[in-house]
Amino acid sequence: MNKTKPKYKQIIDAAVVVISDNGYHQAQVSKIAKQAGVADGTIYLYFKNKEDILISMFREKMAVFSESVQPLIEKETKAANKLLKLIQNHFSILAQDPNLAIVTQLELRQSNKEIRLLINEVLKEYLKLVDTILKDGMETGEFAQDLDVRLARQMIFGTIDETVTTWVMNEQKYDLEELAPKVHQLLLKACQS
Amino acid sequence: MNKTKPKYKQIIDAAVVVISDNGYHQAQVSKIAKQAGVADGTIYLYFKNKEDILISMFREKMAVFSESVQPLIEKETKAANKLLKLIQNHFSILAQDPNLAIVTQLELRQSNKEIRLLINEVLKEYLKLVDTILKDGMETGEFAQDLDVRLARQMIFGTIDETVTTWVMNEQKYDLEELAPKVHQLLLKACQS
Amino acid sequence: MNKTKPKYKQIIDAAVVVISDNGYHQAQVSKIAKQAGVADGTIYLYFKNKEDILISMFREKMAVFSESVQPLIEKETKAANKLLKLIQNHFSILAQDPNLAIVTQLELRQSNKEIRLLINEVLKEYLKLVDTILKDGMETGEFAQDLDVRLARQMIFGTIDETVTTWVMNEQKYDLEELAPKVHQLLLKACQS
Amino acid sequence: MNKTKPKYKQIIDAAVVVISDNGYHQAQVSKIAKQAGVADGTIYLYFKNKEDILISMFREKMAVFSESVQPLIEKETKAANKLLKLIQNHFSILAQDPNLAIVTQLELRQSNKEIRLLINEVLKEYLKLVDTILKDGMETGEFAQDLDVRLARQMIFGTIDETVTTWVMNEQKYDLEELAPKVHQLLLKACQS
DNA sequence: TATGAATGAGCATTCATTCAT
DNA sequence: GATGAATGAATGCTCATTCAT
Repeated sequence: MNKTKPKYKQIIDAAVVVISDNGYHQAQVSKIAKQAGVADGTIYLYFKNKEDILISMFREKMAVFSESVQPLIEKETKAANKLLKLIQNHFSILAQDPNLAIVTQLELRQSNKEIRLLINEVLKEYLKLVDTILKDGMETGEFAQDLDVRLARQMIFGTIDETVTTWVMNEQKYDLEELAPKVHQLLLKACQS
Repeated sequence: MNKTKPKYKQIIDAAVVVISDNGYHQAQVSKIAKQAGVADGTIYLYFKNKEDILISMFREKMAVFSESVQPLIEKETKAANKLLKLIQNHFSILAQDPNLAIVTQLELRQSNKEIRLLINEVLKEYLKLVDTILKDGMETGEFAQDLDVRLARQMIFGTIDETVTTWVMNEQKYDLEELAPKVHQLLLKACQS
Repeated sequence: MNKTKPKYKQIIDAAVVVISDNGYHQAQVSKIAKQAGVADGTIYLYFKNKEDILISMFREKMAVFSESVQPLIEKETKAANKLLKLIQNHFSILAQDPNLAIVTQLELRQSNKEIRLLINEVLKEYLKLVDTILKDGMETGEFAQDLDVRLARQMIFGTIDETVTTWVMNEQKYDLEELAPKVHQLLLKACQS
Repeated sequence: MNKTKPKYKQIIDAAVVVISDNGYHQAQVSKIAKQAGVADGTIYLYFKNKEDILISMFREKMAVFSESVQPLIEKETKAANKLLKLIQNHFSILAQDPNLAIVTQLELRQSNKEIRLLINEVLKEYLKLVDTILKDGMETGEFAQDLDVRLARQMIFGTIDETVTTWVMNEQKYDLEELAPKVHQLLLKACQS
């Protein structure tokens, strides 16, 4: 329990740990409170309800993906390199936080449709980044002129997501980050003209 | 209720309808029993527990994917065409059964980790088909010699899955089947040498 | 636990005992179930929710008041005697069931406004009987021609209710039934011309 | 918020408004504090607990009934007129303060048995006034010599209370004060010899 | 085989009260 | 005196599963 952290941060971090350790359906509010070192009632001073904890958690963590990759992308001029950075960054964040990986790839998907729809809203910001890279590449001629951006985005995100999920399901026993160049190469070939 | 159908088939079909209509978390055993036209207790003469209904349902339906695509693939000689047939078949089955699409892409994913791990076991059979196509293509020189089969398979399945999920989330309001050629083209480029 | 009684009767009787013994706010569903000799869940096979138990209880018990007094009233020709019978019957039922008296006069009044409004609906049937007696008396000339039926009814019910409540609050330590003639005499004088 | 008022008065008035507006069960201490313009904790500098607020509120308001009716009664020589003044005063106070009427007739009755027993203690002072009027009337020969004072008092209070409650339940949509003479006439006839 | 009444474990949330500042 | 953030006990209801018939 880190007393210097604001409570809402403490609670979100506690939720990641508890969900990762116990699974989505065994992550009771009281467990999260205990892990966060606060009383059950305190949770409700910072979150509207349990659902709100999950959405907030996803929002906070997803922001990390977007915010950390943004400067990396800006440094690159070639769309191909931007795409590589995005993949590397995505794999890197999850590889460095095994609990988060479990939560996002396995546990949070058990939430009900309403939560998942809200999560998708949060995701959209990240997917816009992918779209930007694709459009950049098409403008510079790196990527095929007739590329269907929506389909290509679905391919890129679907591939990244499937790769990470498989890795998590295999108990993270191989190195995810070193797959990045190969995944990148595959996706790049699909996009190039 | 078709009296000629064996009860376990009746129950599985009832489960698809009930889950699709009510959502995973509102698909109580009693609802499934009612829809199947049997008593609650009867369910337990054919299935070990509720989980068993879901796994069996997935196994039955997944078998349709594998069995229907098998002859189509055998007719084709080129790996590229085999891949096209697989994508077309996949999209076609789901486009023709909106309930099934909702259940496999949205509802069943809310099941707990244990069920999803079992579902993944069932999926493996289907993924082996993809592997076969990839290896065929590599042998004939259609596909890159250094293709990482596991990654390519994750890309192919991830892309197909993401495409279908997006289509279901958009309430199936555009034509999924006509996306097949474009998705095929993207994936093909990624695999080709 | 009387196995011959239908369960819903068992549960209602259990509710009267539990509320009387523990008070309205300490009458948990689990206590009622235990007292009725059934599982918690069984309650919900017979009642929609806790509120429904209370309303049903009141309806059942109020029906006893109306149904038991009806034949007594019909036997009498004079309105004055009808009124006496109603008061005697009212006091008699409550005097013979101390638990019921506590529940109706003290505990059930702690229920929320919604329940109390529903209870009032049930009461209306009983109050109609009072109105009938009053109108009878006015027709036969026993009662004043200018009697305001609504006010007279409020006086009669208000007096009966206050008398019973005071008796319950004094822990039922004097004889309620022997007050009937005196209460009757008071109310009669107010109604007579 | 009137800064000149002592805080405990502020809090009691806030309680009346909050209970009237939100209902007994939605009248949280924090809402009362907010309405009174003080912090939650401040409540506990002036009241032992929430129950104490309610009792104090009832005591304060009940005192108004007794104190306002006392001089009116003293002016009258005839017991009949004293009774009329008491009824008129009772109706008048509640008709002029709709919030108070709601709180005393509907909301406060949802409080638990303990609170209601304490409230009854407070009421006794007021009921003694009724007793005094009755005894006066008996001494002067206005009222029947064999009048049972306790029963007559219960009739008077029961009738007044039921009349007001019915009026509040009917959303105060008719004129309560103009009912006073008729209620008076009814009760008078019951008491007269 | 088939039934369906009965079971009972499990959990998010509220709110009166406290106490360090 | 005044504050308000933090506390933590307490409970109605659902639904997968059983088992006597």
